[in-house]
Amino acid sequence: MFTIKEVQEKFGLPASTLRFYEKEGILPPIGRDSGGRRLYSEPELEWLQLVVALRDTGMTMDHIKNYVELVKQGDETLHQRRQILLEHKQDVERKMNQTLEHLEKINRKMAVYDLLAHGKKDFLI
Amino acid sequence: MFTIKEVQEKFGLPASTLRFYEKEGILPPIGRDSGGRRLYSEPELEWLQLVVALRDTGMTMDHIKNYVELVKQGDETLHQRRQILLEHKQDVERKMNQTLEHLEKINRKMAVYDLLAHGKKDFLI
DNA sequence: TCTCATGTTAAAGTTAACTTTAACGAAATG
DNA sequence: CATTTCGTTAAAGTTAACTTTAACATGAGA
Repeated sequence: MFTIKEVQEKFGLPASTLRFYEKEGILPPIGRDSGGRRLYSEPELEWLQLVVALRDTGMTMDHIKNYVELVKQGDETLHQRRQILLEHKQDVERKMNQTLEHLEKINRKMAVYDLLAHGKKDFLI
Repeated sequence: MFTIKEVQEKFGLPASTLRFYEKEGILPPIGRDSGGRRLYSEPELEWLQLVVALRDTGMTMDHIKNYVELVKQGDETLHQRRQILLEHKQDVERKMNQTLEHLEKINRKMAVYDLLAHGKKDFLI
């Protein structure tokens, strides 16, 4: 069991964000201690890990919320959930390829700068 | 020379965004025809291409603007500009590695769904 | 027992990056 | 010549994803 501060440190997410996610239904309702303070347990941290993976790969919070709704509906939605993950994965892969092309563009620009730095202005095509 | 509509189609960027970028100084002031309408020429499109590459790889508009300021200052800032591109590139590469790790997480989740789908619940560790 | 760190909530505020609107001008088309 | 179509500006509006604030509660240490 972990306090909100511990989870904040483990995940590098501000406590305010953790509360926000719970309020929005992106995390399940977290258990509390006698004083009403949140205590996170393992399955909730597992869950948070997947949320972070989806978020950091560009899934919107709205879509994550939709996915969470399916999780709440139980095993009948397994196939649908797999499909969502698959499509998101393909999406991420497309974006990564785009990024690689953009990096090429940036590399070429750097190469131009290198040529200019060595006073080779005249040899540019 | 290209009208704003042509650039919009070439780049998939709304005309409003092109005007916005110019207003913000992210694009240089674009030439106009007799009627005051924008006419984009090759170097401006080249420039737009780099802006899009930087933006789509996660550079903020503020940082792009800073970079543009350096370009405007001429060749004395060549080294600084190269450095900015280099650091950005390294940043993008770090993020791509993070993304690959996140994809692994998503893959593992999909594998779990596959096991569950085939009723192999009992064989999960 | 005092006080200080840590937690709680609901509600309001912030920020980036556009997008929309309103009011208008120019130009191509039937 | 009338009417769409395409363009212009400045200013206001939008959206996502938090973050901050205010007002209060709890529990540990001096």
